[in-house]
Amino acid sequence: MRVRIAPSPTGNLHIGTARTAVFNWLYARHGGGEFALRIEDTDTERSRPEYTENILESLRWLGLDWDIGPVFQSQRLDRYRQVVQLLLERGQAYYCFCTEAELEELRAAQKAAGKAPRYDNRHRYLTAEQQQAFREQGRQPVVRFMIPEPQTVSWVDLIRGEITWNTQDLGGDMVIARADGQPLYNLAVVVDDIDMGITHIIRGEDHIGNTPKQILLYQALGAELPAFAHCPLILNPEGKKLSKRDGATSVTEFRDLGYLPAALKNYLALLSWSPPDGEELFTLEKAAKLFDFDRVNRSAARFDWDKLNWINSQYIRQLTPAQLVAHLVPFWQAAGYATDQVSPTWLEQLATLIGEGLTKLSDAVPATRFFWVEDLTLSPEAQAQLQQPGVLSALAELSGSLAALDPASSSPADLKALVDQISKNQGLKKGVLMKGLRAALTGEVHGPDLITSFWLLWQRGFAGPRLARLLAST
RNA sequence: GCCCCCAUCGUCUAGAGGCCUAGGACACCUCCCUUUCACGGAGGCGACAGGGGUUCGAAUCCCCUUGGGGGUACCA
Repeated sequence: MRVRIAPSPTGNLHIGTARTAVFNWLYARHGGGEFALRIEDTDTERSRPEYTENILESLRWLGLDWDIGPVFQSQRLDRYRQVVQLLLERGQAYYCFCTEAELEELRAAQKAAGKAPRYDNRHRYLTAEQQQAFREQGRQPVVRFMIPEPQTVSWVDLIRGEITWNTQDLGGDMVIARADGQPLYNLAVVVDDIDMGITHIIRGEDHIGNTPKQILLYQALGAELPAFAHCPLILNPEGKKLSKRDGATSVTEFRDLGYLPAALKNYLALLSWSPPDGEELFTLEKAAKLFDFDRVNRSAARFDWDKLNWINSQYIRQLTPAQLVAHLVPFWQAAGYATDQVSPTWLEQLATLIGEGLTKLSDAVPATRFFWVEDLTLSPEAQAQLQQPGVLSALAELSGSLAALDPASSSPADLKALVDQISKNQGLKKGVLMKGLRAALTGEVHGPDLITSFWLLWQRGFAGPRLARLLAST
């Protein structure tokens, strides 16, 4: 068994293509088959090397390792020409000399008559003389593949069951090669899938309409048909096609937003597929054992950020402190935080402190700003908290006591004891003192565990000065 | 317009004629835990698109309607 994904480098790796890749990967690993990667770069106008780079990078980041390829269609042009020639010789394809303008005119007339636009096969049986006449006019012909009509083409889709197509609805004989010999999608795909020995074609539902055309090509070339599995599409939360406006469409955008590859794969696998045991959190390795098309839905799934976020947060919580730090450092550095000025231990403690509250890695940037940036701006709520009776005098005592302690030989427990002591000394309710302390130290009224935050700030040398500055300004 | 595909809570889904008073997850609401926000725990709200059949019996099978999606290229 051999499967493949065949993205075209006309953009960054799309999340929908990534999901198709996930299904292909799962099916290959499930059945002990091979997973091939092919870059469909026959459209020289729109293909870009940087997109190819992005596709490979995204697949590697996701950990969707391929066994064969990448195969580039741009390097197989001779092979396609050879096949086109063969079809021409066998009389299964022919030259069409129609101009763009003529075809447009044809379509306009059909549309005006309320008919489906289609090529009318007008050059299918041109005589040698007629062809010569067109050539003398300077016309360069494209090659069209003859679509037999009327005829019915059907296949048993692994996901949808039997699908039948009438060849009259295929739009007429299709162009398989441009005048300059450049092959077109349907031809190149079939030639490659045959040459690469692809046994199962797992792709998006948007290719259903291409399938009958491709089946006809397989038959014309005398090749054995592969199995087809057309996966439902991923729609945006409104049920429309996923677009740039939806926040993120490419895998690298999700990476930059702070999603873990394992979490993203897990979520993607869960769209239109569910494991028999109903478990929602799983590795792709485990899913591969369970994966099959009988559990793939036929209907499109909407992309749900809430669910992705939840899955991502679950994965973040499974990380060890050291792993979490490794994932967080790039985000902190990008924000300009000096991660090289603190100890690895301090970083791990910080990561542990905020880890539970993260849904995305990038959340760690705003969540830890006050640990990195010395200047503090008090929120209105924080200012109000500091106005509570007794808070400032308690903080004054705290500031004094803190100066007498040595950070190097203290623990968070010492700070906790200190806060308790001052609460008693000042006759101030602990809750009020804690809230005031949080306001003074972080500038906010909400945040991670206060004693640990206090301790980490103190270790960094931020706590004492912050309290002192606050007291001096009031 | 024409062709194809699809249709269970707001969302992702379980369900392959009786196990369904339709199960789970996310989101939302309430309570508990708690110095705050989260996390965690316990509850709650919430769906078989509509209409015809078939059958003793239908969310499950068939047909129609409606709705949604995809395609209709010298893009892939």
